[in-house]
Amino acid sequence: MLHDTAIDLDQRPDMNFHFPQQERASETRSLETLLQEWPVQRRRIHAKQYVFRAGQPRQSLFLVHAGFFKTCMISEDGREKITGFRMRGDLLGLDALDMDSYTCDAIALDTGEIWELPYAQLCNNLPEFQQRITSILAGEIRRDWGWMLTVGTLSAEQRVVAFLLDLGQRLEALGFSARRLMLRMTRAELGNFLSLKLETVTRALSHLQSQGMIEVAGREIRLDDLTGLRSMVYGSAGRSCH
Amino acid sequence: MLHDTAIDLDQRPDMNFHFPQQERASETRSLETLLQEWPVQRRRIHAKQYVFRAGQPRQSLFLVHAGFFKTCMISEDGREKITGFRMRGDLLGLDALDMDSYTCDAIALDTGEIWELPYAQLCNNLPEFQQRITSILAGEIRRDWGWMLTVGTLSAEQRVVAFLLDLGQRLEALGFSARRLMLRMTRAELGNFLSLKLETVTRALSHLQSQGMIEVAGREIRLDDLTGLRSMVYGSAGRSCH
DNA sequence: CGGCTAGTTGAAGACTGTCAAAGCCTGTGG
DNA sequence: CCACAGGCTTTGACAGTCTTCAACTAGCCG
Repeated sequence: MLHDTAIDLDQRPDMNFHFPQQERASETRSLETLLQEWPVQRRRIHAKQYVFRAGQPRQSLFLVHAGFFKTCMISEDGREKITGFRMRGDLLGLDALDMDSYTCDAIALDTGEIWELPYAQLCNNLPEFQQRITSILAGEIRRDWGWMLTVGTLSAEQRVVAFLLDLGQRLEALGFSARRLMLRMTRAELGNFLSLKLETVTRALSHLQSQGMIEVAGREIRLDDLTGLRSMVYGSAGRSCH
Repeated sequence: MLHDTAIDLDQRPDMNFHFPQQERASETRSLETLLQEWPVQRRRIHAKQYVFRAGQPRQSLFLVHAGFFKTCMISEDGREKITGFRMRGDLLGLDALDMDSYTCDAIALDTGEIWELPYAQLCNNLPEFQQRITSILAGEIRRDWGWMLTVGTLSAEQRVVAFLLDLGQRLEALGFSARRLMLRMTRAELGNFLSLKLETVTRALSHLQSQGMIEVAGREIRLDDLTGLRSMVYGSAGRSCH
C-alpha cells in the first residue's frame, strides 16, 4: 500500500506531523489546539457508515481526525451529488450550522475517527471559535467555487488531473507524499464528484498512464510527471470549453 | 418591461415589501434591521462597473440594496466562471471574509445600489452580527451545492428550467412576480453559470417556447406552465445523466 | 466455487459544442 | 431622422466529447 490515512490509528496516536504554511492547515491546528482543553467526544467510524444523514436533527459539528469521508446531497428525485471528500482536519456538517437538521449525508469511505464538537457550547465559551468557523466557511465557499470552475471549464481528462493534483496537495499538507495517492473512493464516486461517468474516469486514468504521466494500479496512483500534469490544467492547453 | 429590480430607486425610496417566510428573506430583514442604527455607506453602481476585483485589498462586505450583480472567478489561464447572480439582500465578498484581498470579481449587470458594511466593526459591536454571517455563509454553501447538483446531473434544458424557476422564486421573495422574469444577464453569462454554451441556452429557451411552457422575448421571459416546468426538473423526466 | 462488487475496454449513439451566417436592438453620429 | 457600428441573439450544419450499453476481467468473501 502506498500510504494510509486511516488505519492504525492507535499505532500512531498523535499524527501531528509538520503542518505546512497552508491556510487550511493552520486553521486546523488552531482548531485542534483550541479543542485540547475541551472534552470532545471521539467516535470511531467504519467504511460505509454514516456520520449523519440529511434530515436528521443536527446536534454537532464533526471534525475529521482520521479516515476519509464523502459528503453528498440527494435530490428528491434521487439524483446524487458528492459535494466533497473530507479528510483529517476537515469539518462535517458546516452546511447546516444554521439549520436544525443536517442537509447532506456524511459517509465514511474507510475506517476513521471523528471528534464531535458541541458547536453552541464552543461558540459561547471560546471567543475565537466563531471567528474560526467563519474563516472555515469562507474557505469552503472558495473551494466549492474552485471546483465549479474546474468542472465547468475543463475537459474530462483535465478534471481528473486537477483532482489528482488537489488530492496530492492535500495529502502533502497532512505529511504524506503528494505523488503516491491511495484513492479511497470508487471510480463512480470520483466521477460523480467531477460530473463524469465512471467509464470516463477510467479512460482518463488509462490514457494518462499510457502517456507516462501517472501509474495506475487500481486505487493506487502514482504521479510521475507532476510538471506535465500541472501544465495540463494550468497551462493554456486543453479544449477551450468556455 | 415586465419588471424592474434596479431603476427608479428614488421613486421607490423604501422597497421594504412583504418578506415571505423564506430563510434568506428573514435573514435579510434582520440584516437590514440591524443596520438601521449604523451609518452604512451607500454606493451607486452602474452596469458593467466592478464593486471589487479579485486581488484588491478587502475592506468591507457589501449588501446589495438594488440592482443585479454577478460574482465570478477567473483562473490564471483565463478560464472564467460565474459563481452566482446576486440581488437585493445578497452579500458580496463573503468568500473573502478571512482574507485580506478579495478572491472574486463582483460586477454590476445594471444600475444598482450597494451598502458598504464595515465587517470588523459590526462584528465587535453587534453580537448578533457574526452569528448572522455564519448563517448566511452556511446558506451560501448549501446554495452552491444545490447548483453543483443541478449542473452535474441535469441536461442542458433542465438546467435552464431550474435556473428560471430559481430566479422566479427569488424574485417572488422580493415581492415581484415569479412568472415574469427580466433577465439581467446575457445568454453567455447564463450559459457560463450553468456550464453551457450560449447557443445551447438559446436553443433550450427556443425549445421550451415551442412547447408552450415559456414565452421568450429577448431577455423578458414569461413562465406559462409552472407545473410543467417543475416536473421537468423535479419529476423523473429527463435523461438519466448520473 | 459462485456470487458480488469494482474496474477495464470497445463500439455506437446522443447531447452539446463549434463554426458560421444572419437578424435584431441600441446608441451614436452624421 | 436615418445610417451604421457593435453587441447580443437566433438558427443551422457539422463535429466531437462524453455517455450509454455491453462484455469481460479481477479481486473478495461467504
